[in-house]
Amino acid sequence: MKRKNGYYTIGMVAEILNVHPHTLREYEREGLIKPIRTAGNIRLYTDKDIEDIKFIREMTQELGVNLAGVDIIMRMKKQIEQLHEIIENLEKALRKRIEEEQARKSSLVKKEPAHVVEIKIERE
DNA sequence: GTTCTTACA
DNA sequence: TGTAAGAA
Repeated sequence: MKRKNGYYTIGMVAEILNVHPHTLREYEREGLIKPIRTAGNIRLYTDKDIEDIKFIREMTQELGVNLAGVDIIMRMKKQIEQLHEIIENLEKALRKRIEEEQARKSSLVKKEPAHVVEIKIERE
């Protein structure tokens, strides 16, 4: 069986991962994966879906986590990824501000002091 | 022939 | 989880 347009049918995925199509449908029913559908309601799986399914199998078979637990863990993973993005952006913004502040301070130091001129006033 | 849904052991 | 029936 070969991949078409980057998508796999449920039969292809089942063969690749050695699981029953029913199991894959069950994962979807539990909200763990969301393969897109064709106009004819046929499930189409991406490479990312396959990676997710591998992760699900690893959690359930090797660690004994049930599907509800895997669902929570996958949600947490996504949240952590989003938090990493936020932290990264904050770091960039903070570094930029610090740089600007330092540039401002150094420019003040470099300014030449104003010349003081002594003026003599002669009286009668 | 493949996939979908639903159901049952 | 595995298997099966009936429809699409």
